Amino acid sequence: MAPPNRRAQRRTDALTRDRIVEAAVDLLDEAGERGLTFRALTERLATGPGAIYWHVPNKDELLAAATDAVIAEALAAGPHSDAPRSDAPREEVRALSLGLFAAINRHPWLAGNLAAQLARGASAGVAPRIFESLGRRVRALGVPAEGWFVATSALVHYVLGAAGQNAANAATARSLGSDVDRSGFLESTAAAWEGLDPEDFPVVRSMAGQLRDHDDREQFLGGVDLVLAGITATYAAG
Amino acid sequence: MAPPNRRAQRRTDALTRDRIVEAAVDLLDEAGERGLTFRALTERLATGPGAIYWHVPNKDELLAAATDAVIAEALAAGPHSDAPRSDAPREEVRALSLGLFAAINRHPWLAGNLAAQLARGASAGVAPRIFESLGRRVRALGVPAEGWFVATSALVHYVLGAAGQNAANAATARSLGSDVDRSGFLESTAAAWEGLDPEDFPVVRSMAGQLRDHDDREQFLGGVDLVLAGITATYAAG
DNA sequence: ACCTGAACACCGTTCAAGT
DNA sequence: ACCTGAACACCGTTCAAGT
Repeated sequence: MAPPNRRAQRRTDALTRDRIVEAAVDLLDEAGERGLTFRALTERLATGPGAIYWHVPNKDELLAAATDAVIAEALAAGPHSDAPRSDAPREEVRALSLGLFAAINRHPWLAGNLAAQLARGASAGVAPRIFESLGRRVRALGVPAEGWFVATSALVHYVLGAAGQNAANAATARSLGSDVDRSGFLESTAAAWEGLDPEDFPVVRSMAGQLRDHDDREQFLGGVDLVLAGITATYAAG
Repeated sequence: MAPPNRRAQRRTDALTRDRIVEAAVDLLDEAGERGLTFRALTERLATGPGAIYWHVPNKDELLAAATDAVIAEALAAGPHSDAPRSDAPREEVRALSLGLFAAINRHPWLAGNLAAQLARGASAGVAPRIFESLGRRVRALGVPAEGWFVATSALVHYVLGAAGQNAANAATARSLGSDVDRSGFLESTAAAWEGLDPEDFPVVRSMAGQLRDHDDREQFLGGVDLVLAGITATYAAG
């Protein structure tokens, strides 16, 4: 019996760059970075490789466009970026950070590529929007202008580092097979930490319990709060 | 005229897993993740693919081994991990962080893979060593045991996020061609930030000057200090 | 036990040809 | 202007065969 191949019927709507990017995001979500191939894309879009190359210059650009689309969406879902309420910048930083965290967890393939994409599009792409959203709250926190760049960068780097690590953990747990889910992955890692040599790893061993029991979002927000506390202690009176 | 191919002469020493990993690191350093292929590896080691597969199960494992080797080296170069001087945990955190930062900058291919490798080898690999080295200093800072995991994680995530972004920036600058070096990359990014719409990006525009003038290491350490200040403010008296 | 190298099933990308 | 699909130069991995 031949595979169903439900998408192979003739395409009715025209091929556009947006439709290609959308299909790329779907493939990435379903099967990770390995899942995005021009063959899979042509099959899903019922077309040939040449048609895709008409709209998109190459695979790197396609990956960049997919990253851009998904991050832009996450930022748009955050608090209204043009009118921060000056009484709650801390809450807004938490909300924005959590939005990025959630987006990276929804699209784990972002983890390995976000840094590269931010570097590539540092001028025109998504980086200025992230820096602007968080930078405004840093300003509202009372940080003087000389500190904006350091404080905002620290926030961005923490958020991307933590979210990236989280997504990588999730991807690893998933790749270990369907018998090992997220909590099973945490459990087995915690058990391994507890089994380390007490001479060499006293601190890691005593962190194992917290690793096992922690909630990802809570842990992530705890780190955001730590960075915020550092910003306040360093730059502002209270 | 045939290409020189200076490495193609007969191999004198035996093939070992270590030599393969070493060659893999060299290829990654020279040409990035795209530079690591089994063909390049067989040519450089004067052997066939089957020989490599005898020592290494597949490319993913080879990449993991290369990451492990390079991070282990960076950690070993840090302050002696078994006897932290309790009077200077702050300085030791800075030194350890800077060691990781430098390693990732020396080997930019780490940027895209470190999160995945940490997740993979969370039990046996390099993650426990990073958490142990930084965790001991967090303990020495006076943080109570309940805070060790959150504080250490925040530090690790900031360090990996910042170093990863920095390496990605460097890789992008390099890939833009030999006419654009690191400072040229910063300059053109700063200029682009200054050219953004003043209505939409007031804060980013005013950060452009600091972006142009900043020193990477200083900026990185400034972030480390911010996180440390947050840890102190949250968990310790002073 | 360790290595060889041809072969397989892929992959991104190009391009002459069609409409 | 937009699309087709065969073809090209790769890639990771396998495996019968050698030593």
